[in-house]
Amino acid sequence: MAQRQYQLIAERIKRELTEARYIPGTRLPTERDYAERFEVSRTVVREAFIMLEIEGHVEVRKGSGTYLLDAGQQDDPSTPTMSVVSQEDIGPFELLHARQVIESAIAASAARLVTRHDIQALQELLERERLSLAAEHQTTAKAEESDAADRGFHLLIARASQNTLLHDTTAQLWDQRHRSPMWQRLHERIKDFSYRRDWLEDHDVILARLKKRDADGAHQAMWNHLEHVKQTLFALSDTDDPNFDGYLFVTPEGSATARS
Amino acid sequence: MAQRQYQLIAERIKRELTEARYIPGTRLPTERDYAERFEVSRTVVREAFIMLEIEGHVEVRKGSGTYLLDAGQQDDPSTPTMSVVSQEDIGPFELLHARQVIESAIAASAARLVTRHDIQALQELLERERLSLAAEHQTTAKAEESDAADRGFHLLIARASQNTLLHDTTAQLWDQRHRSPMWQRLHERIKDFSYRRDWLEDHDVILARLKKRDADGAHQAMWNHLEHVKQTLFALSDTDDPNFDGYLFVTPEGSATARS
DNA sequence: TGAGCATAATTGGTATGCCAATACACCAAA
DNA sequence: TTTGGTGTATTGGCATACCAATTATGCTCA
Repeated sequence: MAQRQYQLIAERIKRELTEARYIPGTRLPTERDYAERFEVSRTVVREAFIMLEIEGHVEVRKGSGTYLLDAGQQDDPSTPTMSVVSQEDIGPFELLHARQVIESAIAASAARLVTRHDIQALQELLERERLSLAAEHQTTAKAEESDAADRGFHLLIARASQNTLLHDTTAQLWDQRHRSPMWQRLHERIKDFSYRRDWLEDHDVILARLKKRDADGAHQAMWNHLEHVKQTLFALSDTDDPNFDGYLFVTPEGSATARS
Repeated sequence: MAQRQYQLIAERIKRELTEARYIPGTRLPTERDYAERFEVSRTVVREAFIMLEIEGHVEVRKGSGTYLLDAGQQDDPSTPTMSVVSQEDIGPFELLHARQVIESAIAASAARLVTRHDIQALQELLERERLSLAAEHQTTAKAEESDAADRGFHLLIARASQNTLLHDTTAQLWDQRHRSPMWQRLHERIKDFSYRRDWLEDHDVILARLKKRDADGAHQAMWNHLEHVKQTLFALSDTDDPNFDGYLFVTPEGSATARS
């Protein structure tokens, strides 16, 4: 089946946006301009912009114009602009470092703003996690449950910052893992739950800092926790793997640890 | 911003497809049927079906009809969802606070890893920005150029952290502004370029800290810069506006300033 | 009675005109 | 000089008409 006309026009517009290197935020030529240039009706151009709008490339404002949100460099239509998604494979160590920078800052912010309700939710989650790890028989379902609890913990920390965007950013960074084939290969090798028990201790330390409203301490504890995760993954990695991302696997001088 | 009419119609169609339990492969009612039922024009229905087509729900065949591919139940992450275009309005102050938390942490990380090339790119950008602000006649195009330079500056800082995800997160937070009608109303009131000259001084301070590889200083400088932006917007805000987001317009005790 | 063909009806695709929201320029008053 | 009001132009939104592809129907002939 021939491609829809609006799809052809949308592709041409996208290509032009990339080539002309429009700066996000600028107003694009009008629908009438494109209709004249491409020698089609405004209807076709409108339908093309519906597509670009849904894909997250543009924002359309009645009476004002059409504004570029990004330059259409991402070609994956599945990518909402808000999502932390890169086409390239982000190595697990690079991802962990980003989380170190961002989530430790969020933990500091959370330490200042945490509520009693937040503390209670965190305590309950850690208790469930503790009981789960104490169970004798470890199964795949248990591993997934543990992973979900881990995610829940980090999101509760972010929620304690009382900021929707910090929460969303944390969620996206967390979910970014599932897009990394390398991370998934590493993750499958974590079968020894002793690692998870160590991380639970890290979670306890983070919670203690939040209870004390100790911003620097929470920052430090979250950084250390993710450093432990990094070290675990490094220990499990095949550093001879050509796809090994080796991203900052040596913590740079001046890290949070050195800041204390 | 009110939701687009085609989005409302698309939602209604999707809901109907789910409730009526259409079997994939069957032909749906015609565009004219929906137009009559929803009392809108065929144009709106067509635009709604463009959306459903892009989302992968239907297939449209000229002269034949519209056929269901699935019943809109899928949560396939590869499929963009309504959330892309009906994002709740994040207040500009909440957004700025999130940026304070994240971008100051990124600035600290950048101070440790910044390269000579990063420094040079930042210096060149600030020089162009300085020349632009020195120009006599300030126009809308100049404002857009200044805004693009501002964005570029923040992205170069993030790039200096040598981490793709930190860079992407910064870009997304920046671009998030364009989704906030409230932010845009505030931003339009910034016609006095004296604010922008103040902010250029803040940028100079940040760059100085990066040059010294002063992580704490860079953190502090970025925090202060965004605090200045927050204060400017607050001064320009109509606090009697019922949509005023008032998010943390009083910086909480224990902010970065207090951390020094 | 069935196949083939012509025509009409139905359906989606596109073009055009008008409406409504926004932007901008200009002018008058303070 | 600044600010507010007004009128005009510009822009997207929507409705309607017409075009093109497909399907359905009726008629004719073998």
